[in-house]
Amino acid sequence: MKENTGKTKYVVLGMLARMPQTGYTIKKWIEHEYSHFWQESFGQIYPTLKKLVSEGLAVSSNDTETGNGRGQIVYRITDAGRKALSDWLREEPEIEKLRYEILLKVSFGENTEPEVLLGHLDNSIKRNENLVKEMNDYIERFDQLKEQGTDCTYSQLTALCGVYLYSAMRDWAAEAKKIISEKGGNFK
Amino acid sequence: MKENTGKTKYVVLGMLARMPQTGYTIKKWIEHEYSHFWQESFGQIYPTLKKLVSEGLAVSSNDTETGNGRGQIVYRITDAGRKALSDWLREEPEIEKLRYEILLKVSFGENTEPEVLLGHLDNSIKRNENLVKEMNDYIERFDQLKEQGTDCTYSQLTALCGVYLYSAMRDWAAEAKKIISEKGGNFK
DNA sequence: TTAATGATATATCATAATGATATGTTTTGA
DNA sequence: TCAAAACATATCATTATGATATATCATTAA
Repeated sequence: MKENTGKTKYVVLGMLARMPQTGYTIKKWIEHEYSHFWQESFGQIYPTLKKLVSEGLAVSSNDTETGNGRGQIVYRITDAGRKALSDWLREEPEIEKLRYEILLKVSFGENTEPEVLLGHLDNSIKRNENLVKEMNDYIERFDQLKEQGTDCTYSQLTALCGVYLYSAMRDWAAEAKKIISEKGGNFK
Repeated sequence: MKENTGKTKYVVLGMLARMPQTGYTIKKWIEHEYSHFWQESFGQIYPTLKKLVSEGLAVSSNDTETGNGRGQIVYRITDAGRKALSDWLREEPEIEKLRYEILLKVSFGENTEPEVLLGHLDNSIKRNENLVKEMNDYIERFDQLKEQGTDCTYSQLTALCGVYLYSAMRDWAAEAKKIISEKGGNFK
């Protein structure tokens, strides 16, 4: 009764739907454009590509065809692959399982000094503030592309989600600092 | 040059710092009180407990001592365990790696109909709205406990983070729906 | 009384995912 | 020209998940 894990397959299909490419470029794309909400490792991508070919969802064209002497393997999505991707997109997304180490540390707060938590929260505020800026830069760049006729609404929406989530995290950290500091009077 | 993964060890130590308990109750605690920002499986917890004992960070007291005939093994944190937990709490939390399937699906939006995404976003709004309510209930309950003299500021702070993050996700989904709907005119 | 059910409890395994490392080629730029 | 960076694939140990197996104890309804 195996469960519905193993999204790597669909992530890779989604990448191949954009354009035919190698495992290496898929990894780079995910690293540069998706890292804020998804990550994949080579150790998953390469076996997955082979599996996609064996399932008829992608085809591989090797060296001799590409004329590139670097041993690269270019993968291309098939119609069956597009169908599989489309079917998966219709499925209700699974509830995300988050692992926020900072929340773990806050919840274990009684085992350390308040100052330790305040330090972590300070760093969190700074980092999230920078991330909000980064996300806003992305949005602006997408606006420019839009003016030039390239539609990238969907990518822009993911950056917008980043603005919302990172702002929320920044604001929470600031609020948490306040609450811990005020509580501070009770310590000693 | 192995990296700093393997937080299970510290999560388990954090649980044992509260009170001596079995692997089973540790799992239940995490499931009920931490599931919004952390999760652990039996497959990790039981081997970790054994490892903690072998490292002198916990001790196990078995059946004969507890007088409970159920074969349960109660673990207790040692001073060295408290030290290890405290040292870990001081370390800067790692940058969290999130996997938001809904963002993946939005970013692959060109491979399906806008209605599919609107449906997913609708469900996300509802679910996050419910989660915000749930988190606010937690906060209220903690307030009541506080009035009764039990300090649970740190647990309450993690629930507050839930309010911030789930509200942000709900608001983003609503905004995304609007943007996709407006864009709708361009399709076909 | 007893049978079923659900909670307690530990253990293990296949699968998934990560992060590191090994190996080699091509491109770039000082 | 030669070193470093980028391109490219592959594999492995470790970490994590989710499922399943096994068994006991507590509750409750027939």
